[in-house]
Amino acid sequence: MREFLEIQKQLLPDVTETMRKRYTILHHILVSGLVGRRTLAAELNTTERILRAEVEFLKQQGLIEVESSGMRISEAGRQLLERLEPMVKDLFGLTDLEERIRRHFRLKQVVVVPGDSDSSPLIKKELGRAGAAVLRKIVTSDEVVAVTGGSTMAEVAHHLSASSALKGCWFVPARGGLGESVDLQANTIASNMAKKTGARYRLLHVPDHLGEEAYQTLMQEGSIAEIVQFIRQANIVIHGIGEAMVMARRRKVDQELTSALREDGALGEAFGYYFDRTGRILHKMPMVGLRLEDIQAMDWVVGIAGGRSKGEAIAAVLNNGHEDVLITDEAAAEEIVRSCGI
Amino acid sequence: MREFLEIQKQLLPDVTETMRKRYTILHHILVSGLVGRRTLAAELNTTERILRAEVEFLKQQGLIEVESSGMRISEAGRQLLERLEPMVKDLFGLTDLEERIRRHFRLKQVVVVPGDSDSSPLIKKELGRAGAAVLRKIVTSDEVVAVTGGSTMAEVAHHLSASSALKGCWFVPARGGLGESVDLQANTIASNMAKKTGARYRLLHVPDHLGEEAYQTLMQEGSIAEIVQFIRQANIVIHGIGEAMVMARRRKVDQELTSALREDGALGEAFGYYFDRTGRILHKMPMVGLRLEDIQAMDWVVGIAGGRSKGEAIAAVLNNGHEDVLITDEAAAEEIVRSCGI
DNA sequence: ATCACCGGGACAAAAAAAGTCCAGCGCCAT
DNA sequence: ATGGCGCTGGACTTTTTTTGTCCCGGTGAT
Repeated sequence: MREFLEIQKQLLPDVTETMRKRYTILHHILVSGLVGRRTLAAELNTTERILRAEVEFLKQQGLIEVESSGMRISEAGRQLLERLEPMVKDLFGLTDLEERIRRHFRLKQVVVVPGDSDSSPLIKKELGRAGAAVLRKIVTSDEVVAVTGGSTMAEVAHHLSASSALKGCWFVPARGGLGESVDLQANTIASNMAKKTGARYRLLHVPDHLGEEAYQTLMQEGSIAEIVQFIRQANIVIHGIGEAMVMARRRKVDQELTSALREDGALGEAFGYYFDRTGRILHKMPMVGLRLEDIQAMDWVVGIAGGRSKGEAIAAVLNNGHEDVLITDEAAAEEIVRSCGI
Repeated sequence: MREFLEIQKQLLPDVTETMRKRYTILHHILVSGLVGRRTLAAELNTTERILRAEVEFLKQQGLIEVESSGMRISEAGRQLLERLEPMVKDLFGLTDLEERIRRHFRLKQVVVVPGDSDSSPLIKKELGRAGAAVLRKIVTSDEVVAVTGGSTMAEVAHHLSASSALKGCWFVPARGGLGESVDLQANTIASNMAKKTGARYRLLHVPDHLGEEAYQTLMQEGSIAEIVQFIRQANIVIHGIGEAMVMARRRKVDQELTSALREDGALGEAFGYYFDRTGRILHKMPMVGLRLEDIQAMDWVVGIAGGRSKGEAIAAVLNNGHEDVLITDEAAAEEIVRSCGI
């Protein structure tokens, strides 16, 4: 059943939305007893005309009865609701999570895929698929798309495919840094995405762990400065989100800083910035590329991460307020809702 | 799962159709390997533009990859088909049955509800719901709708509800005859339908088992002749279908005729006519009302019956060739397909 | 080199959905 | 009894989406 819903969503993505709408209307009519079109439209805050179309449909299906005094649910409608009730959670659970998270953090879009990336690698693949779909949708024409590294981003790359919309754009790494295994570096992922989609790419080869001095020197260097400039044209960034302490360890951050982060309550990490639970920035890694102000100015900041263990980290990053789209999985979404008391 | 599909069909009736269409396209692409838009459109006999919209959708979903040399299935698409395969039967089994029966008997529409009316009274209710929905759809304006008796027709009546389209029409019994229990008589059902929908009705009170002489006398009688004339204006008839021998027994047909019917291989019965497996008429009950030629001339002859035991009876009636719409259940549909070797 | 077939851009025509307004009806409180 | 209110459903316009149609430039087999 669950699996069927998944498949159906791929073949008819807005079926859930429509079912939810009709279910909501029907349910409202049930609890209202007898209710008028305008009243109902106001309650569901939709327009009268749209509701009218729905009502006509429901009447056609014999699920409601409509008299001159208003409309009420029919016996068939009541039975349908009763039979649907146990499935509602499966059906709308995720939509519901999506909507709550979207509202709370004022995002443009939230996608929640079912499952827990921590428990099964299949779910991470599903995250990748969802990420690729979102990317396909938001990229309009020749734009610059900045990406970060990480295993989830690698999955996104894997699920991209040739597409005319994406063909004209550029993939670039959001920030320098070669710390991770080469498959998961931002550079690798940007180039993979470009190869998959037939787009172009530019890379930024800058080592991690630069001292301040070396950093300045590097930025003076023409070719680096030029590409950093190019990267800052990006209007779309799609990035992973990590757990602060896990990332610190993986990046071999020194003992002192690690302790400081821990004490300050660092939870989330994204493109080299560390956030506490309120979204405050605790530390930024010295890396060239996009700065937070560049990111804040963008139209499409897409965060993607899943797994129950990452829930709080994601919430921390979201609380900073620069994100526009979140793609996550059910377990992480539940954790976000729980930890923020949404 | 099965139940969910049922409910979903009520809330989004054309979801199955769309899924089927997309599944078919995807499947065709899979087996074709690399195929062009126009070729594919021809294979699926749809227009190029429509296929194009679908292809664009599938591309958007990342289920196919499209290059300038044609389109092929993507990895995600292949996986989707693989996961969908075991559900296809559930999903399309009924649609498939509907389509096969519709073609074989050249009907306008076939509706198959899942289950077997013989085994559960719920299925008969479902048949009633489907019948009511069909009726709502085909009745346009002030028309005369002729109905017959029977428990299934009673269910149809039960599922009708007030509706502006139906309000202007008349319900009449298709033929006279009071043989059955009063709840299941055509007269009762016509009046119930009228009450449910806010329509008007006229009844025909004529006893069964009329001798030829009495029959002629009755027809001379002004009021009867007038109403029979009225009934013959009907352009829509919705009727049950019975098993010949069961009906003969219920109607207390005399021993001689019963034997004759049995020997001639009577299988189906509808509005007082008995049919053998080829659709030939073996006998007609002497009843006033619609004649077969009236029925043949109508635009909408809707037969409704379910239960595995009725399969052959339904096939017999369909073979006569006067039907336009069939509403049945899964078990009967399977039986029809089996017995006619469709 | 040729040719048949490919995707996709462009645009008009047609159809569907949505916005808007209001007539007519029944109910309810006065 | 009656006036006001909220109801549905019809009518019409505007907007959006879908569909039909044509064609261009590219690709790959021959």
